[in-house]
Amino acid sequence: MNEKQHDRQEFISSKLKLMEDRCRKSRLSLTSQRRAILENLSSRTDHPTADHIYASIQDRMTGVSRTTVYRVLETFVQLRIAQKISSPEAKARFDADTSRHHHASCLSCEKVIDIDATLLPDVHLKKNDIDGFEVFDSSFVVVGLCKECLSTDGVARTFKYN
Amino acid sequence: MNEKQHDRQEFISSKLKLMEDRCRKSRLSLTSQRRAILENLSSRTDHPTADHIYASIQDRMTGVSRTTVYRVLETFVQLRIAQKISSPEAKARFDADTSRHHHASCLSCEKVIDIDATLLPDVHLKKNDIDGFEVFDSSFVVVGLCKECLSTDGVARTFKYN
DNA sequence: GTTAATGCAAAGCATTTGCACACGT
DNA sequence: ACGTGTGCAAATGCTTTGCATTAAC
Repeated sequence: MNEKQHDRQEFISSKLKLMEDRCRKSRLSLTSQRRAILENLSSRTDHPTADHIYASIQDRMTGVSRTTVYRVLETFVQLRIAQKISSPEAKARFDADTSRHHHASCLSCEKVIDIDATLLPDVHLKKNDIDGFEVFDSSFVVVGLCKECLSTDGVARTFKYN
Repeated sequence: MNEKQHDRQEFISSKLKLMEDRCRKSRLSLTSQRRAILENLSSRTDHPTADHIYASIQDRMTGVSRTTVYRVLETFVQLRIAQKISSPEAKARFDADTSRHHHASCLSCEKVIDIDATLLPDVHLKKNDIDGFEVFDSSFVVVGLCKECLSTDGVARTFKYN
């Protein structure tokens, strides 16, 4: 196992531990479905939709329904184990990485890629900066075209300035 | 008419002019529906969904269908007269203000409010910062709770840390 | 045993598409 | 006239809900 894979394993198991703590604290059951969904989400870096997770879990474990995936993800967001990320498409995407970082969405293939937090300035908003708004999280969202889509002429042209 | 209202009128008519130019350049028809939708969108600062606009237009002008609202808004985005804004909900929101500024989304009432561009540092991403990604636009997305929802105890509690 | 979670099927929104008719140029 | 845009109705996609069953504590 190389270093990256090892780090990922570490991340997954720390996430599972975190979930167990938070669930116990809130008196929520530790179900096999919750474990399977969190394990799947934290093993990926592609910011899946609920349906992506559903599809990917079906391969390994039958008996997790689509409904449960939606409900469990919502629970994770409430427990702050995962986050819903902002993107211009009309679809919810999830990320097990709740640390501060940013995202770039491709307008053509809808891929969402991570942007390292250190590439952008650290921003601190105070409550009165935005009319009494209480900030839970803030991040940069970049929209544009990814390398792969840019190299596909036809697709890119559709999105160029008219 | 006070100064703010006057500025808004100015904004609306400059938007309409811009649309006429862009449509002529791209050989698109100047229909009454396009004018009505753009007029509605640019008169508001609440970042409406397609359906908000549909509902609001129905009051003043019958005979604009929901389908047309969706289609016309998509055209405006392509012509860069309006933008789709990023938010954590699974719904598309539109903004006639295509100048650089940022947004704060309330997790409780789903309101989206503007954040002045000058409150946050100006960020310049170069193509190679994000693995060949071509940036069309980038902005900060802040999520949290707005002043009004914070003052409603029950609602706010749901979103507090467990 | 009690409370909470899941699965199913159905409903509910948000959005898109195909096709015939109407409108802008 | 010609091509594009619109309206309708139906389809599709994403997400939520009600209720009976099952699993966790």
